[in-house]
Amino acid sequence: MKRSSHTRIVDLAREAGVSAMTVSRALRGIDGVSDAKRAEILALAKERKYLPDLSARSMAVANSELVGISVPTLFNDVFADILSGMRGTFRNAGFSSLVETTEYDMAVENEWIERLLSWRPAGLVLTGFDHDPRIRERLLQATIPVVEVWDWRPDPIDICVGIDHYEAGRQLGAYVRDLGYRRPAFIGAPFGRDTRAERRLNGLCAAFEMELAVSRPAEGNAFEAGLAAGRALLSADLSPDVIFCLNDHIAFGALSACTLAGLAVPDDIGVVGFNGLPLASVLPVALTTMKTPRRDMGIMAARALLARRNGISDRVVRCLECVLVPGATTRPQR
Amino acid sequence: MKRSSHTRIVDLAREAGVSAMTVSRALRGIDGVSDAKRAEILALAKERKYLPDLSARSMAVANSELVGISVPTLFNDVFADILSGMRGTFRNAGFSSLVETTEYDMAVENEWIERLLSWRPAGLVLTGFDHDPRIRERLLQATIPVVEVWDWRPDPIDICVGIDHYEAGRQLGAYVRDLGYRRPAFIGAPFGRDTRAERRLNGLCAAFEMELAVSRPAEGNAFEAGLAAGRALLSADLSPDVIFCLNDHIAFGALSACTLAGLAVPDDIGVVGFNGLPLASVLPVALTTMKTPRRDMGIMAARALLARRNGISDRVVRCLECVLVPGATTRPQR
DNA sequence: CTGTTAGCGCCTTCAG
DNA sequence: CTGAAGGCGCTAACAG
Repeated sequence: MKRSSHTRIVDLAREAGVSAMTVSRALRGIDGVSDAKRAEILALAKERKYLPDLSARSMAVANSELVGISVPTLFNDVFADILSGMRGTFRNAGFSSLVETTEYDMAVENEWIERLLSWRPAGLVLTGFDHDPRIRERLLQATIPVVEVWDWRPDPIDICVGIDHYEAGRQLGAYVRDLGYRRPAFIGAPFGRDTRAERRLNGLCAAFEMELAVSRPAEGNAFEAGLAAGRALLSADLSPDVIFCLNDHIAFGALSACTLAGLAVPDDIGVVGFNGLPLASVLPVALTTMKTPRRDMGIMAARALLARRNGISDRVVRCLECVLVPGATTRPQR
Repeated sequence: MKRSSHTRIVDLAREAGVSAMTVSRALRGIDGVSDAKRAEILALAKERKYLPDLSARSMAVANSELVGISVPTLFNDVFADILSGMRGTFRNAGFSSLVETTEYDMAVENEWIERLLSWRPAGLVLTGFDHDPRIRERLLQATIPVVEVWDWRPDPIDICVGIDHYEAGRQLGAYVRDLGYRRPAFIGAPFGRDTRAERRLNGLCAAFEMELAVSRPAEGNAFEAGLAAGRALLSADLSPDVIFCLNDHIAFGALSACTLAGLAVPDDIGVVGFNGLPLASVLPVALTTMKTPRRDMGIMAARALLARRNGISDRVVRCLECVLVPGATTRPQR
């Protein structure tokens, strides 16, 4: 009188003439079963296509083998890279990941976190630090490890593995300033929601000791946004000598804008990206950019979470280094 | 004597002086609770930060509000688009999605499907038709809806929403052939694993009534692959007059290869992409390509799955149309 | 090495 | 409109 069509442990137990516990132990590779019985049980399980019911297991052990991961968007190789590193690590450890995209919307993230917590996950990974204060409060009290990635701050909810965006901006700015550029401009986030980009901008301002002219594309695809914003900057009467971009995709759009405006890069104007994506290598001119350690970040974040879950490690707060990539879209001035 | 720190239904019940069932009904918005009690219970639940335990619910109702989605990779806006449409639809229906990437590896997919089924999901979405025969067999017997997306065939496991890649290739080929091109070449999949691209190639061959010269980049990033494969084609002595590419990213790389080889596009050679991604619009020259209905595909796939789960609909097999995007990377010959 | 007992939190079913 | 009983499949804890 089975309700579902699935084979259960008791079914195997009955058929093998042992108790359910013995089957459970055999299946999980736990000590306390004779080799003969174990082999027999495993064979039977395979034959009957036994699949454990993970919900039932979750209930019995009061926590699941699920980790929740929230990223702003999947239309961005940055997050694809981070996810790639993270998920591989989780998968190898036997965890499945529930991925959600927030579209840079806090309300979406809130809702998702609620729902996710209902699955009693083993841990939680969030992108950045822009969370609803109430959610933050709640997570501070939670008993599961929480990792914040991509951004860096000394006071995370729990664990943090990221980069210092202000410092990355400052370093990139200093390099370009030292090339002799004097009239920098900046293309910001299409949606004005990306606070990491803002901090990079602050770093740039610090390096140049001035406020940069900023263009913020309304919205839409990154390439198109870069194109539009680039045009806007060039048609205003600021005549920038270098355009910093939120990221490499935007930089590509900006590059197109320059070309279309009849400006040669780097002869007439400089263009600078951020992230060091593979895209940069096939651009007409190799992009000056800052390479971010995305994959490693994902791997480290996942490891830190797992370690904490296993009680091995304490809180981890890591700030990773970026690598300057001097390209051909900038050159010494004068 | 609570094991976890979570508030449970019985906790609320005790505090409200009612039975657990009444709380359960109130929380789920089910008839059979007086308005007064319901309001009181809801307020209490909020105050106590009650979160349902989804594993427990899954067990009780013998299926979860989880759907599994498998895509080859996240480094591709095609799948990001499909996912975007799909997940939005699932989310609105109250489902969480467990997304996995297979990296075009069948073994990975197999393992994932096993694991996923252990969560007793409400449904399953797979990309394409290249599954392990045993898995296919197993899913055919499964009682949950299974959707195959992106590709199209008359005999799916269950539901199918995709495009006819052969036909898309044929149409694109016919258009270019009619422009007067006579020496077409093709850049294929970096990993040789993408059977959809192969069928598009077959369609191209049909349109030109000949075998196309083919270059298959070894592996790596799409842009770089396109660049390398483009170079290979140009340095061989086939002197193609048009290069068809697996997708738009590859086409961008190929475009760079042409430029670097001193060939002007479209004057000296034509380049054709596939997918109609936003990238195409900021390329130096607008790309001739075929626009695929990715987002809609995701939405329709999700809807079909949900409808089937609710017993509303029968099997759905849909073949969507692509839209030819004539660009400036090709032009009438002679 | 093996089995028994009890319970995870929720929901279905059936009785009031 | 409300409640009591029982079970989903699994595993911890405790016997033998």
